[in-house]
Amino acid sequence: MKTRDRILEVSLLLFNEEGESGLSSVDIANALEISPGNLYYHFKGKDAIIRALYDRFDEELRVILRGSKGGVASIEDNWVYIYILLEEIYDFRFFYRDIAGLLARYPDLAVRFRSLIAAKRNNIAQIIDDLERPGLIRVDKRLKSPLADQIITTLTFWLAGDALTKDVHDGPALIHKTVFQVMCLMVPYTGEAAPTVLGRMIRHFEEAKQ
Amino acid sequence: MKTRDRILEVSLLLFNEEGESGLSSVDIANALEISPGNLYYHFKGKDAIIRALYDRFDEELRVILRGSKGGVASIEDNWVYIYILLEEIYDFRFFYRDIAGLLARYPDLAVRFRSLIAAKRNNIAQIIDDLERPGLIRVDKRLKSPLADQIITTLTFWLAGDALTKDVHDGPALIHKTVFQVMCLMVPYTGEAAPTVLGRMIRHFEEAKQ
DNA sequence: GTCTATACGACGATAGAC
DNA sequence: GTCTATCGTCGTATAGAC
Repeated sequence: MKTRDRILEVSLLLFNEEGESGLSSVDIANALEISPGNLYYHFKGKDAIIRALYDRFDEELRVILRGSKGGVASIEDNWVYIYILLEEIYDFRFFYRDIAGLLARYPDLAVRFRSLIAAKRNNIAQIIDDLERPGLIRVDKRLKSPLADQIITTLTFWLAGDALTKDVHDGPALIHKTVFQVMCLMVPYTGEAAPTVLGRMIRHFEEAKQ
Repeated sequence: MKTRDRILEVSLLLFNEEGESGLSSVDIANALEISPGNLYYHFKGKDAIIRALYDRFDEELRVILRGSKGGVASIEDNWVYIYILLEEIYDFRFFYRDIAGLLARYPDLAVRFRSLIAAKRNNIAQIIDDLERPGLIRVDKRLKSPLADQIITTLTFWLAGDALTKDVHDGPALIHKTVFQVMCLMVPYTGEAAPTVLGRMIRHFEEAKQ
């Protein structure tokens, strides 16, 4: 069982580093210093590796989503939660760098990925409600759905967007920036507290940069 | 010069319909009912076709961006402008379905694409200022940059996001939805007028659906 | 300008020896 | 489990005839 795990580990590293589409099964075998034949003994091609990696990601993310139930009772809790979410995604970031291409190549993953995003969206909608009940935010009923969509868009395309504007990637620092970005979407709905909340956010993220 | 134009036309159609990555130069030749050799006589491979298509897109979009200078003096103007922008993008939508993958395959396009997005962002930032001067919106100074980023994200990934959540695509109806989505980002900053503006927006987009 | 034919390389996949 | 060797497929690219 040792080689099997090494394959997964190194593949994840490689995919995150150089992207999935540019790598062939032979490349992966080379990086592991094993033969292509051996690789095929453990996984029937690159597909199987990717599916195995997705299994792990899907499982871990759903644990996080379940964990949020009732656990977000303040704006600060919301920060922390978004952090946890983004860190998990970052660990499997190759899935998000080129989602469209990936799902086109692996249609069976598309079904599962969609279901996962739907779960994420429910989650966000739930949190919006949870924050509104004690009056921490106040959102026009008609804007709730667009707001949830907007947050999902950000949570889905932060990595792709970063890759698009810059040549060198920010690395983990991008996580801070994205949490800030998501929180900025909520700020206008905190009413009179907005300037205060924003000030606190900015201070926090300035510190995080160092 | 006839065949050359037909190649571009049919390629654009095909790319928009079925995506770029799945199509080979032979596929394109087949669709045109010409031989691969003939295709290569006009364009040195799929790359050259894509570059030629990008030339057209880049040029047309920059014309639109230039046209907005000083032309956005009300929230309604802003609608219209976003419409024009999205319609242009829709005509070349294959560029946006899988941007990351595409730019990885054609690094020279990446440079130009980034420059185009930067121009778009300047444009949006300008419009935010233009709307703020007569008091149509009021945005906390610290939120301006995140707001512009957010709008750019939406304008960049609306197509990818749609492809992600659904199996069948909305087609042009998605344009309406996305304009609405962008306008929702501005609404919280219209102050007391927000409920009115939102009401007007919703009415408008309900009509557009039919 | 357009065709047919073909060479070349990359990648996925498997068979069989150790 | 791991290796070497090999085959088939597919996409790119060019040569040469019409």
